[in-house]
Amino acid sequence: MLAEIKDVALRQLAEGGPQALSVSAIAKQLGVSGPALYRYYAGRDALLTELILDAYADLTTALTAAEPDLASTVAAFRAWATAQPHRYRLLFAAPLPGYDAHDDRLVAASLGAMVLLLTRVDAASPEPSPTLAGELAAWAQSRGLAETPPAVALNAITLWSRLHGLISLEIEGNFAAMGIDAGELFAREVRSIGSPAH
Amino acid sequence: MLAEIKDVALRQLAEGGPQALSVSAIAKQLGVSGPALYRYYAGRDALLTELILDAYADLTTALTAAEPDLASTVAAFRAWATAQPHRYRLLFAAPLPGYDAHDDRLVAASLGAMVLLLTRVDAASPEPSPTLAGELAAWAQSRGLAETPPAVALNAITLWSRLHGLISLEIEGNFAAMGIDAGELFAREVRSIGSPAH
DNA sequence: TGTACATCAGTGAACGCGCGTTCACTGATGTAC
DNA sequence: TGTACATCAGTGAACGCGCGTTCACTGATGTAC
Repeated sequence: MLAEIKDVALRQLAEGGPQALSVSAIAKQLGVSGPALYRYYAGRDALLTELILDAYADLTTALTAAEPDLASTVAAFRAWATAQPHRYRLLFAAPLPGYDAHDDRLVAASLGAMVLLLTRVDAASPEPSPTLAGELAAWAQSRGLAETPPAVALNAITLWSRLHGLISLEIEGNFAAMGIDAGELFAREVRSIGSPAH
Repeated sequence: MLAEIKDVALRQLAEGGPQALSVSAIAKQLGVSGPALYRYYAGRDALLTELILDAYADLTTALTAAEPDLASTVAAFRAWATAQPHRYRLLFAAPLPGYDAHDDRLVAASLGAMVLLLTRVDAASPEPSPTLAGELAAWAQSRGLAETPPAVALNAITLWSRLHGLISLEIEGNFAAMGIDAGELFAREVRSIGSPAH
C-alpha cells in the first residue's frame, strides 16, 4: 500500500507537474477517501520526502549499474534523467511550494549519488587558482574525499555543471524545439572533461 | 498603476516563489480589492505574460549595455541572473502551474535575448558531425542567422548550455552550500568557449 | 466451537484557507451645454 | 456659473473550486480464553 501510494504520486508528478501532487488527488485515484492516506504518511511533506529519498536511491542504483568508466556513467545519468524528468526535477530543480526539507536523510542521500558520479572523474582540469583550490580541498575533505586533488575535484564539478545545463535544457524540450539531437552534445561534454585540455 | 502592479508582482515572485504570485495577494498589498486589478489585466495569465516579456526585454537591454566582447556579455548575463533569480527562473525554468504560454510575442522576445548572446560567440568548436551540422544549419537559418557556420553555432549553444548549468546551480545556492565561489568557474567556461580547443 | 474483546484500515463530515473570476453596484471626476 | 450627463476606477458579495488536516465514527478482521 505504501508502494501503491508512491506509484500514484509519481504518476501524478509526471503528468501534472509538481503542483498536481496532492493528498486528495492521490486518494481519489486509489478509490479511497483522503484521510485514509494519513494512516501511511504523516502528511504531504513526509510523502514528498519519501519520494525524493527514493529518487536519490534509484539514481544511485542506476549509476552503480553502469560500467565504471566516465562515459558510461554519464550516459546512465542522462538516461535516468530523460526517462523520468519529473524525478530529476524533484532532485535538482526548485523545491515545491511550501515544502521545507530539513531532513538529514536528504543530505546523506544526495551525497551518495553525487559522490558516485564525481569519483568517476579522474582527469585533472587546468590548475585552479590558489583560492579556488583551497575551497575545493575543503569541500572534498568535508565529503570524505580528502585524497582528491583540487584539480580533479574542479573537473568533477565542471562536469556536473555542464551535465546539469544540458539535462535541464533537454528536459524542458529546448533542444527538441531547436530541432537538435542532444546526444552528440553530451558526448562532446564528456570528451571535454575526459581530456585535461578543455 | 500598471507598473505598480508589476512591481508588487515581482516582489512577491522574489520573496515567495512562483506560487506566491496571486491576484488577491497583489491587490491586498496595494491596499485595493481583488477585482480592481481586472481593470488593468485580463487575468493572472495575462499579467504573467507581461512579466515574462518585461524580463526578456530587460535582459536584452542588460546584454546590449555590456561591452560587445564575449566575456563582458557573459558577465552581464550572469549578473542579471544572480541579481534577480526569480526573473531568470521565469524565463528559463519550468513554467508556473496552470500557465500556458501561447503568445507569439514570447517567442519573439526570447529570440531577441538569445540571439544577442549567441552572436557574440565567434570561435568555432571542433567540427560537428554531418548530422549535427545539418541540424545546426537549419536552426540558424530559421533564426535569421543563415551566415553562421555550424561549428560556431555549436559553440554558441554549448556556451549557453554551460552557462545555464552554472547559473541554475548558483541560483539555487548549490555552490554556496559547497563553499565555492562561482566566479572562477564562469571565467573558465568563458575561456573554454573562447578557444577552439575545448 | 463459541463468545468477548482488541486492533485497526478506512469513512464522511467538517475546519479554515486561498485561489481566480463574475457581477451588479457606488461614487467621484470630468465634460457639454 | 450652474446643471445634466457620461465615464470609469474601485467595491463588496458571491460563485465554485481544491487544498491539507482533524475528528469521532464504523465495521471488518484477528486473537484469547
